Amino acid sequence: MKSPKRYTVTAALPYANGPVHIGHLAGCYIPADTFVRFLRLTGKDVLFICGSDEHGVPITLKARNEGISPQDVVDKYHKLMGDAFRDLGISFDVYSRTSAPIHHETAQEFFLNLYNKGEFTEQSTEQYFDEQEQTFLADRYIVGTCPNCGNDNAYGDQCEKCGKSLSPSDLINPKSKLSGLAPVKKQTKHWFLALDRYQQEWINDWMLTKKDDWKSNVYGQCKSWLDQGLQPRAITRDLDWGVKVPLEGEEGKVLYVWFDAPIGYISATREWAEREGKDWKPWWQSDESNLIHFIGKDNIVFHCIIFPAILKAHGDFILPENVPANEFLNLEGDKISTSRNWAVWLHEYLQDFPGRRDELRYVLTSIAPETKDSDFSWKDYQARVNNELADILGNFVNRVMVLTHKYFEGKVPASTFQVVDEVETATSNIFSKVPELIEGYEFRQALFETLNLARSGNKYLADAQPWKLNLETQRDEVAGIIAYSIDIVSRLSVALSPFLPDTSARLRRMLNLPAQFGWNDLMVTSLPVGHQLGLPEILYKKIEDAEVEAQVAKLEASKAAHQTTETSHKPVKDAISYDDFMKMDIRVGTILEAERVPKADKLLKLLVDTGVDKRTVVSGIAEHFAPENIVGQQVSVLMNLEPRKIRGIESQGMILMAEDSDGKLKFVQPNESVNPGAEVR
RNA sequence: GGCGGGGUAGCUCAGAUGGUUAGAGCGCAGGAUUCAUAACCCUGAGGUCACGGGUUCAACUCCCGUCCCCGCUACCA
Repeated sequence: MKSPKRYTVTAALPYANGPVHIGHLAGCYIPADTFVRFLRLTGKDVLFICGSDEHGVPITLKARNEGISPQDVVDKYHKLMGDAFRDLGISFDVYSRTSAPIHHETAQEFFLNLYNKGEFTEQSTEQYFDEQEQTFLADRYIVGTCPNCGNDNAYGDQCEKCGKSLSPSDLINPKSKLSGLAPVKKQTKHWFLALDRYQQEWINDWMLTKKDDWKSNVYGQCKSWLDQGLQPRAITRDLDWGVKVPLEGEEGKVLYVWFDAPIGYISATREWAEREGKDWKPWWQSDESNLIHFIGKDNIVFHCIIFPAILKAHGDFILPENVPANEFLNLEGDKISTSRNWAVWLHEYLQDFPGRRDELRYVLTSIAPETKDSDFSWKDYQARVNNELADILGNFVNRVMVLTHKYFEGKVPASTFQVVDEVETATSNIFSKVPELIEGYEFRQALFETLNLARSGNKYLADAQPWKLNLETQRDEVAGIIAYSIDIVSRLSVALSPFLPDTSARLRRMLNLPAQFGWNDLMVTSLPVGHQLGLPEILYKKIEDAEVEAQVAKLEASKAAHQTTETSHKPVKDAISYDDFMKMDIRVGTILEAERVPKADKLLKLLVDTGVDKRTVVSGIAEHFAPENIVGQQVSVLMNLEPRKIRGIESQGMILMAEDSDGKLKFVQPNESVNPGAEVR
């Protein structure tokens, strides 16, 4: 591995519409922080960059819902997130935000640079337009019925209920979120980045050079995109919240978030440089710098393909050396979800467990989803803290401190030089393996190797049994054991510092060492004879059953609360006239035939006897009903819905379904058999 | 459905280019010990390596098929 002159390390910009949770931490921020702390410890030049991602439609929507400005929303979460990161001790050199003026400036410069080079193509496309508000509607501003689950409040880009990604034209009965009226399609102009051209020119070749370097999940995902062929992507939107397109006569257009956000890394660097009186350019424009993006797996293509394409199109910038993306962390067996409030929020953890930052770091590093999704449970948290951190590490340190005070008044005793195989092996393993593991982003294993030193220390004490020796006649021997044990503690203070900074600091305090050691002191450090140690302190309190039970109860409560608010919350739709109602022609029909639509998971093709005719209806119910079980059932059919082709089959109507709170679909059918064609009113 | 990642002891995970009785930590059982946060140390019991085929002298490791989990993507009137 080549050794670059400096490292530019970024952690994914968290989106400013909710607080930070443990999934974010395990996926991105703790690994990045550990990486950076290690590099600093080994004397490397590092810049650690992050900030809030504050543009995009979800934020404008949230603002509208809460009756405040988008700026108010991002101010709130920018502070909440920034404070929480700081309180956990994530050691960003700069935590900026994309609403900062310097970011608007940087992003606009980027746009103009590419624009002037002719990198963009202009295209007109059709998009939904709200005629009353005289504005184009971003995907998030369009709501309608989710074709997947029937949720009436699905957004144009995604249904929050079933999690399905959508495009606005997928929605049934789309409505503008602004006026409540049905939007119309209208032409609008946007600028596109020629990803298809770049792919041929250099992305394919460049990606090949990363094949062995990048994690398999990352490379695989990119490869899959490239194999399908990249398409030009619009980099602008019709919206008034964001970075304005810096061209005359193009009011009402902003840079699309995925163009604007990653440039935020660069803006943040500039902000840092201005503050510190330094030059930002070497960090981004020197071949001697390594650019590393820490992200979660949902962000892979943006950081591995699209952002590099932007950087390359500009021409002055280096491309990422690596993009170590983690998989996802689950919570108590369920997916973490901000909207469902199924999460352990960082700011709440810090409140509920004051002074226990390293405990969270330890657990989240130990279970980090480095190769596959993993699960956080409070029971596991308790077990790891108590059985590993407290029993192995904390107890070892305590033993050494207590013994030293008991036998030598807390002073480092004079002793002959000692070497014990197990301890030296553990130490040299740390010295040789941990750098490699960390450079390879294997933090779990690196932490394990580090903790092995404490394990070896416990074994050493058990074997040496200084407490069995006679302090008068065997004083030198006891002194040797104690002095050596103190060495182990001081080595731990160095080796643990990238992972558990608080623990490292407390060890230094107990050892009475004001200065921070460097990585190389790991092998040679020995405290001078007569050096006075500080007082023993308990490193980690055991986590009590009651504490984790309270956390679990909190989660259960939030789950229950969410379920009731969800069922009671569904807003009643606006009043309609009787005439409007009577426009719908609903009749009872009998299912005559049912078969799966090939190559579609959710679709059934039904032939329904509606009394007046036998018609084909395609319905997205395949996950709820087996075709053979529904033939003969009576169902309600919306007869006069305009026909639509789905998967090449014309669907003539819609089967009405009732959706239970658990998402299961049931037919709306008469409680006794009626003649096909019976009208429903 | 397509693509990507993954399915290894109760739990969390290791297992380059196929090769002796498949490993670690935690948990569990038994023992030893008391300096220590009922801690530490030793020993042990636990796995048909998702399932079914195939290639090979030999497969957890390669090939084909099936099932399950996660992500991206398509479908949803």
